[in-house]
Amino acid sequence: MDNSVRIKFDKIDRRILEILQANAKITNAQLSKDIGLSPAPTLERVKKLEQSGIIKSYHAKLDPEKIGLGVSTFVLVSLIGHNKGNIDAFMKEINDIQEVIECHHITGTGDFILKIIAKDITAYQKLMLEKVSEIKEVDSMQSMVILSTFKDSKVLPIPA
Amino acid sequence: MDNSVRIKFDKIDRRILEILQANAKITNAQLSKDIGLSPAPTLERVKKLEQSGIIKSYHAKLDPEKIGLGVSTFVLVSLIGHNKGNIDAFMKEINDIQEVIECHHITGTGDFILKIIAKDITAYQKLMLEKVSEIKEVDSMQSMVILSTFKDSKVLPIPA
DNA sequence: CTTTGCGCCACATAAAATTTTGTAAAAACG
DNA sequence: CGTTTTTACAAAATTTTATGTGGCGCAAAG
Repeated sequence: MDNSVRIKFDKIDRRILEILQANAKITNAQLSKDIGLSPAPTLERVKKLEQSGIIKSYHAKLDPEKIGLGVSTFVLVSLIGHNKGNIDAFMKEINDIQEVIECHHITGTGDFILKIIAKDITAYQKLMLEKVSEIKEVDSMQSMVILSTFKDSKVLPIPA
Repeated sequence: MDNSVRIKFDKIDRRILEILQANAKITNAQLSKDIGLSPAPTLERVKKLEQSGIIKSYHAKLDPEKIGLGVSTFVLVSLIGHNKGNIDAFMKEINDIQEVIECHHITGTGDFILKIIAKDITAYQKLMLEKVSEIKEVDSMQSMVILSTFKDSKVLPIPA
Protein backbone atom coordinates (compact mmCIF):
# COMPACT_ATOMS: atom_id res chain seq x y z
CA MET A 1 0.00 0.00 0.00
CA ASP A 2 2.06 2.87 -1.30
CA ASN A 3 0.36 6.13 -0.56
CA SER A 4 2.95 8.35 -2.16
CA VAL A 5 3.22 8.08 -5.91
CA ARG A 6 6.51 6.92 -7.27
CA ILE A 7 8.25 9.64 -9.15
CA LYS A 8 10.36 8.49 -12.00
CA PHE A 9 10.36 9.48 -15.61
CA ASP A 10 12.23 8.52 -18.71
CA LYS A 11 13.26 10.25 -21.90
CA ILE A 12 9.75 10.04 -23.34
CA ASP A 13 8.21 11.57 -20.23
CA ARG A 14 10.75 14.36 -20.35
CA ARG A 15 9.74 15.04 -23.92
CA ILE A 16 6.09 15.13 -22.92
CA LEU A 17 6.85 17.58 -20.14
CA GLU A 18 8.77 19.86 -22.48
CA ILE A 19 5.95 19.87 -24.99
CA LEU A 20 3.18 20.44 -22.44
CA GLN A 21 5.08 23.26 -20.80
CA ALA A 22 5.36 25.03 -24.12
CA ASN A 23 1.87 24.20 -25.32
CA ALA A 24 -0.68 22.73 -22.98
CA LYS A 25 -3.43 22.80 -25.59
CA ILE A 26 -1.89 20.21 -27.86
CA THR A 27 -4.26 17.31 -28.50
CA ASN A 28 -3.35 13.89 -27.23
CA ALA A 29 -3.29 12.67 -30.82
CA GLN A 30 -0.70 15.23 -31.87
CA LEU A 31 1.33 14.71 -28.72
CA SER A 32 1.43 11.00 -29.35
CA LYS A 33 2.70 11.61 -32.87
CA ASP A 34 5.36 13.98 -31.63
CA ILE A 35 6.73 11.48 -29.16
CA GLY A 36 6.23 8.44 -31.37
CA LEU A 37 3.66 6.46 -29.39
CA SER A 38 0.02 5.66 -29.94
CA PRO A 39 -2.61 7.81 -28.19
CA ALA A 40 -3.49 5.45 -25.34
CA PRO A 41 -0.06 5.03 -23.70
CA THR A 42 0.63 8.69 -24.31
CA LEU A 43 -2.45 9.64 -22.34
CA GLU A 44 -1.50 7.15 -19.65
CA ARG A 45 1.85 8.83 -19.25
CA VAL A 46 0.33 12.28 -19.06
CA LYS A 47 -2.14 11.10 -16.43
CA LYS A 48 0.67 9.59 -14.39
CA LEU A 49 2.65 12.78 -14.60
CA GLU A 50 -0.41 14.65 -13.34
CA GLN A 51 -1.15 12.22 -10.54
CA SER A 52 2.43 12.14 -9.36
CA GLY A 53 2.33 15.90 -9.02
CA ILE A 54 5.08 16.48 -11.56
CA ILE A 55 2.50 18.35 -13.60
CA LYS A 56 0.78 20.58 -11.08
CA SER A 57 -1.67 22.50 -13.18
CA TYR A 58 -2.49 24.14 -16.49
CA HIS A 59 -2.84 27.86 -17.05
CA ALA A 60 -3.77 30.32 -19.73
CA LYS A 61 -1.19 33.05 -20.18
CA LEU A 62 -2.68 36.45 -20.91
CA ASP A 63 -1.23 39.58 -22.43
CA PRO A 64 -1.04 42.00 -19.48
CA GLU A 65 -1.22 45.10 -21.65
CA LYS A 66 -4.30 43.93 -23.48
CA ILE A 67 -6.22 43.50 -20.26
CA GLY A 68 -5.15 46.88 -19.04
CA LEU A 69 -2.21 45.97 -16.84
CA GLY A 70 0.53 48.35 -17.78
CA VAL A 71 2.83 48.27 -14.79
CA SER A 72 4.79 45.31 -13.46
CA THR A 73 7.38 45.54 -10.73
CA PHE A 74 9.62 43.61 -8.45
CA VAL A 75 9.70 44.80 -4.86
CA LEU A 76 12.32 43.92 -2.29
CA VAL A 77 10.81 43.90 1.15
CA SER A 78 12.55 43.88 4.52
CA LEU A 79 10.61 42.93 7.61
CA ILE A 80 10.98 44.48 11.03
CA GLY A 81 11.51 41.22 12.87
CA HIS A 82 12.55 37.96 11.37
CA ASN A 83 10.74 35.58 13.69
CA LYS A 84 8.23 33.07 12.45
CA GLY A 85 5.25 35.02 13.77
CA ASN A 86 6.10 38.12 11.80
CA ILE A 87 6.81 36.19 8.66
CA ASP A 88 3.53 34.28 8.90
CA ALA A 89 1.60 37.48 9.50
CA PHE A 90 3.26 39.10 6.50
CA MET A 91 2.50 36.12 4.28
CA LYS A 92 -1.11 36.14 5.32
CA GLU A 93 -1.51 39.79 4.39
CA ILE A 94 0.28 39.34 1.10
CA ASN A 95 -1.88 36.41 0.15
CA ASP A 96 -4.94 38.61 0.12
CA ILE A 97 -3.50 41.14 -2.28
CA GLN A 98 -4.39 40.02 -5.78
CA GLU A 99 -1.95 42.34 -7.43
CA VAL A 100 0.92 40.52 -5.74
CA ILE A 101 1.48 37.74 -8.22
CA GLU A 102 4.52 36.20 -6.57
CA CYS A 103 6.10 36.24 -3.16
CA HIS A 104 9.40 34.56 -2.44
CA HIS A 105 11.46 34.35 0.72
CA ILE A 106 15.04 35.07 -0.25
CA THR A 107 18.60 35.35 0.97
CA GLY A 108 20.58 38.52 0.48
CA THR A 109 19.60 42.14 0.74
CA GLY A 110 15.95 41.96 1.58
CA ASP A 111 13.81 39.31 3.13
CA PHE A 112 11.23 38.92 0.40
CA ILE A 113 10.83 39.68 -3.21
CA LEU A 114 7.40 40.35 -4.64
CA LYS A 115 6.20 40.57 -8.18
CA ILE A 116 3.38 43.02 -8.51
CA ILE A 117 1.18 43.95 -11.42
CA ALA A 118 -1.12 46.93 -11.67
CA LYS A 119 -3.12 49.00 -14.12
CA ASP A 120 -0.80 51.99 -14.19
CA ILE A 121 1.62 53.93 -12.06
CA THR A 122 -1.18 55.64 -10.21
CA ALA A 123 -2.84 52.37 -9.33
CA TYR A 124 0.53 50.96 -8.38
CA GLN A 125 1.30 53.83 -6.06
CA LYS A 126 -2.11 53.54 -4.45
CA LEU A 127 -1.63 49.83 -3.98
CA MET A 128 1.76 50.28 -2.39
CA LEU A 129 0.71 53.10 -0.12
CA GLU A 130 -2.61 51.74 0.99
CA LYS A 131 -1.97 48.03 1.11
CA VAL A 132 1.61 46.83 1.01
CA SER A 133 3.30 49.48 3.12
CA GLU A 134 0.39 49.32 5.54
CA ILE A 135 1.40 45.82 6.58
CA LYS A 136 2.87 46.46 10.00
CA GLU A 137 5.63 43.87 9.70
CA VAL A 138 7.10 45.72 6.71
CA ASP A 139 10.20 47.75 7.44
CA SER A 140 11.51 48.95 4.10
CA MET A 141 10.70 48.42 0.45
CA GLN A 142 12.56 48.96 -2.77
CA SER A 143 10.69 48.93 -6.06
CA MET A 144 12.11 47.94 -9.41
CA VAL A 145 9.79 48.82 -12.26
CA ILE A 146 9.92 46.52 -15.25
CA LEU A 147 10.62 48.56 -18.36
CA SER A 148 10.36 45.59 -20.67
CA THR A 149 10.46 41.83 -20.52
CA PHE A 150 12.87 40.06 -22.85
CA LYS A 151 12.28 36.57 -21.72
CA ASP A 152 9.45 34.93 -19.83
CA SER A 153 9.81 31.26 -20.51
CA LYS A 154 7.30 28.84 -19.13
CA VAL A 155 9.58 25.94 -19.96
CA LEU A 156 11.82 24.71 -17.18
CA PRO A 157 15.12 23.06 -18.17
CA ILE A 158 14.62 19.47 -17.05
CA PRO A 159 17.93 18.00 -15.84
CA ALA A 160 19.10 14.85 -17.62
CA MET B 1 -11.22 46.47 -43.36
CA ASP B 2 -10.02 46.19 -39.83
CA ASN B 3 -6.80 44.28 -39.76
CA SER B 4 -6.22 44.54 -36.04
CA VAL B 5 -8.63 42.58 -33.90
CA ARG B 6 -10.93 44.62 -31.75
CA ILE B 7 -10.05 44.23 -28.13
CA LYS B 8 -12.95 44.62 -25.85
CA PHE B 9 -14.36 42.30 -23.27
CA ASP B 10 -17.29 42.30 -20.93
CA LYS B 11 -18.00 40.80 -17.54
CA ILE B 12 -18.49 37.32 -18.99
CA ASP B 13 -15.20 37.48 -20.88
CA ARG B 14 -13.46 38.57 -17.72
CA ARG B 15 -14.92 35.59 -15.93
CA ILE B 16 -13.69 33.30 -18.70
CA LEU B 17 -10.22 34.76 -18.44
CA GLU B 18 -10.13 34.28 -14.69
CA ILE B 19 -11.20 30.68 -15.01
CA LEU B 20 -8.80 29.82 -17.81
CA GLN B 21 -5.89 31.42 -16.01
CA ALA B 22 -6.56 29.25 -12.98
CA ASN B 23 -7.40 26.11 -14.92
CA ALA B 24 -6.75 25.88 -18.62
CA LYS B 25 -7.82 22.26 -18.81
CA ILE B 26 -11.48 22.90 -18.05
CA THR B 27 -13.77 21.55 -20.78
CA ASN B 28 -15.83 23.95 -22.81
CA ALA B 29 -18.96 22.28 -21.42
CA GLN B 30 -17.96 22.94 -17.82
CA LEU B 31 -16.77 26.44 -18.62
CA SER B 32 -20.09 27.22 -20.24
CA LYS B 33 -21.92 26.02 -17.12
CA ASP B 34 -19.71 28.10 -14.87
CA ILE B 35 -20.37 31.28 -16.79
CA GLY B 36 -24.01 30.51 -17.49
CA LEU B 37 -23.99 30.23 -21.26
CA SER B 38 -24.40 27.33 -23.66
CA PRO B 39 -21.29 25.68 -25.11
CA ALA B 40 -21.32 27.28 -28.56
CA PRO B 41 -21.16 30.97 -27.61
CA THR B 42 -18.76 30.10 -24.83
CA LEU B 43 -16.35 28.57 -27.29
CA GLU B 44 -16.84 31.52 -29.59
CA ARG B 45 -15.78 33.87 -26.83
CA VAL B 46 -12.73 31.81 -25.99
CA LYS B 47 -11.71 31.70 -29.63
CA LYS B 48 -12.08 35.46 -29.90
CA LEU B 49 -9.98 35.97 -26.82
CA GLU B 50 -7.30 33.78 -28.35
CA GLN B 51 -7.41 35.45 -31.74
CA SER B 52 -7.29 38.92 -30.27
CA GLY B 53 -4.12 37.98 -28.42
CA ILE B 54 -5.60 38.53 -24.99
CA ILE B 55 -4.97 34.85 -24.37
CA LYS B 56 -1.44 34.31 -25.60
CA SER B 57 -0.84 30.66 -24.83
CA TYR B 58 -1.43 27.72 -22.54
CA HIS B 59 1.19 26.08 -20.35
CA ALA B 60 1.62 23.15 -18.03
CA LYS B 61 3.07 24.14 -14.67
CA LEU B 62 5.51 21.61 -13.26
CA ASP B 63 6.80 21.02 -9.77
CA PRO B 64 10.45 22.11 -9.95
CA GLU B 65 11.56 19.88 -7.09
CA LYS B 66 10.01 16.79 -8.59
CA ILE B 67 11.93 17.21 -11.80
CA GLY B 68 15.15 17.76 -9.96
CA LEU B 69 15.32 21.53 -9.93
CA GLY B 70 16.20 22.47 -6.38
CA VAL B 71 17.60 25.97 -6.72
CA SER B 72 15.80 29.07 -7.94
CA THR B 73 17.25 32.55 -7.78
CA PHE B 74 16.78 36.11 -8.78
CA VAL B 75 19.88 37.84 -10.08
CA LEU B 76 20.36 41.57 -10.43
CA VAL B 77 22.67 42.32 -13.29
CA SER B 78 24.42 45.57 -14.14
CA LEU B 79 25.86 46.06 -17.59
CA ILE B 80 29.08 47.82 -18.41
CA GLY B 81 27.58 50.15 -20.97
CA HIS B 82 23.96 51.05 -21.32
CA ASN B 83 23.82 51.61 -25.03
CA LYS B 84 21.50 49.65 -27.26
CA GLY B 85 24.30 47.55 -28.72
CA ASN B 86 25.36 46.25 -25.36
CA ILE B 87 21.83 45.57 -24.26
CA ASP B 88 21.03 43.70 -27.46
CA ALA B 89 24.18 41.62 -27.17
CA PHE B 90 23.35 40.77 -23.58
CA MET B 91 19.81 39.78 -24.46
CA LYS B 92 21.02 37.54 -27.23
CA GLU B 93 23.37 35.69 -24.90
CA ILE B 94 20.74 35.37 -22.21
CA ASN B 95 18.21 33.98 -24.63
CA ASP B 96 20.39 30.94 -25.25
CA ILE B 97 20.66 30.03 -21.59
CA GLN B 98 17.78 27.69 -20.80
CA GLU B 99 18.21 28.04 -17.08
CA VAL B 100 17.38 31.72 -17.34
CA ILE B 101 13.60 31.56 -17.16
CA GLU B 102 12.94 35.28 -17.09
CA CYS B 103 14.80 38.42 -18.03
CA HIS B 104 13.40 41.86 -17.37
CA HIS B 105 14.86 45.30 -18.02
CA ILE B 106 14.26 47.34 -14.89
CA THR B 107 14.69 50.69 -13.26
CA GLY B 108 16.53 51.10 -10.02
CA THR B 109 19.67 49.43 -8.70
CA GLY B 110 20.62 47.09 -11.51
CA ASP B 111 19.83 47.07 -15.14
CA PHE B 112 18.26 43.65 -15.41
CA ILE B 113 16.72 41.09 -13.18
CA LEU B 114 16.90 37.44 -14.10
CA LYS B 115 15.09 34.46 -12.72
CA ILE B 116 17.26 31.38 -12.88
CA ILE B 117 16.54 27.78 -12.06
CA ALA B 118 19.06 24.99 -11.63
CA LYS B 119 19.47 21.49 -10.29
CA ASP B 120 21.42 22.41 -7.17
CA ILE B 121 23.84 24.94 -5.81
CA THR B 122 26.75 23.30 -7.58
CA ALA B 123 25.00 23.42 -10.93
CA TYR B 124 23.95 26.98 -10.21
CA GLN B 125 27.49 28.07 -9.42
CA LYS B 126 28.77 26.39 -12.56
CA LEU B 127 26.09 28.09 -14.62
CA MET B 128 26.87 31.49 -13.22
CA LEU B 129 30.63 31.14 -13.53
CA GLU B 130 30.75 29.55 -16.95
CA LYS B 131 27.84 31.16 -18.71
CA VAL B 132 26.29 34.24 -17.16
CA SER B 133 29.37 35.98 -15.83
CA GLU B 134 31.17 35.13 -19.05
CA ILE B 135 28.93 37.48 -20.98
CA LYS B 136 31.27 40.37 -21.65
CA GLU B 137 28.65 43.09 -21.27
CA VAL B 138 28.04 42.05 -17.67
CA ASP B 139 29.58 44.30 -15.07
CA SER B 140 28.29 43.11 -11.71
CA MET B 141 25.79 40.58 -10.44
CA GLN B 142 23.95 40.08 -7.20
CA SER B 143 22.22 36.78 -6.49
CA MET B 144 19.19 36.29 -4.30
CA VAL B 145 18.50 32.63 -3.62
CA ILE B 146 14.87 31.71 -3.16
CA LEU B 147 14.46 29.94 0.16
CA SER B 148 10.78 29.28 -0.35
CA THR B 149 7.93 30.50 -2.48
CA PHE B 150 4.77 31.57 -0.69
CA LYS B 151 2.81 32.72 -3.65
CA ASP B 152 3.12 32.03 -7.33
CA SER B 153 -0.20 32.97 -8.80
CA LYS B 154 -0.86 32.49 -12.47
CA VAL B 155 -3.99 34.62 -12.22
CA LEU B 156 -3.60 38.26 -13.12
CA PRO B 157 -5.98 40.75 -11.48
CA ILE B 158 -8.04 42.00 -14.41
CA PRO B 159 -8.97 45.66 -13.89
CA ALA B 160 -12.67 46.48 -13.89
C1' DC C 1 -41.49 51.09 -37.09
C1' DT C 2 -38.21 48.58 -39.72
C1' DT C 3 -33.80 46.92 -40.50
C1' DT C 4 -29.45 45.26 -39.27
C1' DG C 5 -26.31 42.98 -36.52
C1' DC C 6 -25.00 40.61 -32.61
C1' DG C 7 -25.29 37.08 -29.22
C1' DC C 8 -27.62 33.39 -27.87
C1' DC C 9 -29.71 28.43 -27.87
C1' DA C 10 -30.60 23.89 -29.87
C1' DC C 11 -29.43 20.48 -32.70
C1' DA C 12 -26.27 17.87 -35.87
C1' DT C 13 -21.87 16.39 -37.15
C1' DA C 14 -17.06 15.78 -36.68
C1' DA C 15 -13.16 15.14 -33.94
C1' DA C 16 -10.94 13.96 -29.99
C1' DA C 17 -10.36 11.86 -25.66
C1' DT C 18 -10.91 7.95 -22.95
C1' DT C 19 -11.88 3.15 -21.95
C1' DT C 20 -11.49 -1.53 -22.96
C1' DT C 21 -9.27 -5.51 -24.58
C1' DG C 22 -5.53 -8.11 -25.85
C1' DT C 23 -0.45 -8.87 -26.57
C1' DA C 24 4.41 -8.70 -25.90
C1' DA C 25 8.40 -7.65 -23.29
C1' DA C 26 10.67 -7.10 -18.99
C1' DA C 27 11.13 -7.92 -14.05
C1' DA C 28 10.39 -10.55 -9.92
C1' DC C 29 9.94 -15.03 -7.96
C1' DG C 30 10.22 -19.81 -7.05
C1' DC D 1 15.71 -22.00 -15.85
C1' DG D 2 11.04 -21.76 -16.13
C1' DT D 3 6.89 -19.45 -14.22
C1' DT D 4 4.38 -15.66 -12.65
C1' DT D 5 3.64 -10.90 -12.30
C1' DT D 6 4.08 -6.44 -13.75
C1' DT D 7 4.50 -2.98 -17.10
C1' DA D 8 4.06 -0.82 -21.51
C1' DC D 9 2.08 -0.80 -25.67
C1' DA D 10 -1.30 -0.90 -29.86
C1' DA D 11 -5.86 -1.35 -31.82
C1' DA D 12 -10.55 -0.75 -31.62
C1' DA D 13 -14.85 0.61 -29.35
C1' DT D 14 -17.13 3.94 -26.67
C1' DT D 15 -17.98 8.17 -24.70
C1' DT D 16 -17.15 12.80 -24.38
C1' DT D 17 -16.08 17.12 -26.32
C1' DA D 18 -15.63 20.43 -29.83
C1' DT D 19 -17.41 22.64 -33.76
C1' DG D 20 -20.57 24.08 -37.48
C1' DT D 21 -25.40 25.41 -38.85
C1' DG D 22 -29.94 27.41 -38.56
C1' DG D 23 -33.12 30.12 -36.31
C1' DC D 24 -34.79 33.25 -32.59
C1' DG D 25 -34.82 37.48 -29.78
C1' DC D 26 -33.03 41.72 -28.38
C1' DA D 27 -30.89 46.14 -28.92
C1' DA D 28 -29.12 49.76 -31.52
C1' DA D 29 -29.25 52.39 -35.81
C1' DG D 30 -31.72 54.31 -39.47
